[in-house]
Amino acid sequence: MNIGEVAKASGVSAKMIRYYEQTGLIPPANRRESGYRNYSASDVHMLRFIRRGRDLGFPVAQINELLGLWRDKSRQSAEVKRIATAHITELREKIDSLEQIASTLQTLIECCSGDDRPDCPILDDLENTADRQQL
Amino acid sequence: MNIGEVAKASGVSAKMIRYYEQTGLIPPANRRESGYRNYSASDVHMLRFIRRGRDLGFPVAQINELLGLWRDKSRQSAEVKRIATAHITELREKIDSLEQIASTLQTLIECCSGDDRPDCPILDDLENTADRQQL
DNA sequence: CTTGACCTTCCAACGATGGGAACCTATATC
DNA sequence: GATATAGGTTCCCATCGTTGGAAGGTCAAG
Repeated sequence: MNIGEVAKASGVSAKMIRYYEQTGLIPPANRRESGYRNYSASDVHMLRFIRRGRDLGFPVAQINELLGLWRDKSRQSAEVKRIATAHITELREKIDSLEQIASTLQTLIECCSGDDRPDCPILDDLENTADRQQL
Repeated sequence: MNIGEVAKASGVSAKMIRYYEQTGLIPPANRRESGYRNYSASDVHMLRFIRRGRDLGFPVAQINELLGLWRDKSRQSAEVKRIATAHITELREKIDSLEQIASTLQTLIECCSGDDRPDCPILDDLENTADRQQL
């Protein structure tokens, strides 16, 4: 299979496949005489694995670890669980932070008349609330 | 005031102040004969405004708009509200997406025994759930 | 043989930030 | 005045994952 076909089949763009190869996330593809990369069904499988990992928000470094565990048939599931748990902790932290921001912003928006007058609590906040961490 | 002082006073690093100047978010600073940038209290005020905007997750492009409205004493608050509302919509979308990811991951983690055996529902998911959008 | 679709490599950009090198200036102390 | 040090200046590089394009080679069909 050519790179375009695996791209379609895996949901990973050809650009990204080359990039993953370059950065060592995936091994160098076999080449035809023409120089074209040549892929097999198992490559598609691996790329789908990567794709799913990205969809779940894992950074590439973690996906690299997960790929290693995936290949290692004698792995311990505890190791996988550890990586996933660390990731979900980061997710929850990011969610909390965004929620706090959204909530502050929501309050400001509700206080803003949103008409043709210049008075605006949102601008007032930006102007005056720089230091106090009161998000 | 030197750049280090305004950095401390505004909470924006000297690096970022120079960057904001370079990208046109803030006007070029006055210079002393030595070439040092020279700032006033109103510059600190503006940088605090920017800082607060960043803390609220506004991208620099939006902060640019907000700065314009801030300076425009005849602005309409509706315009500010529009920008803030658009931003909060994006925030909520991102939060939703992260929450869906976290929830999927949580389920997988709960199904994983996390012991020394190799069987792992997390890896199974990565292996098999690439296409169906069932996050 | 030409056309168009595909492939190759290389380079740049995004957005916001940090790090560092090489060099210049200000200030305080000896 | 000399020197140490703390701060400023510019310029380049790295992050992280992804996309875009340019210049050129390959393949298949007409």
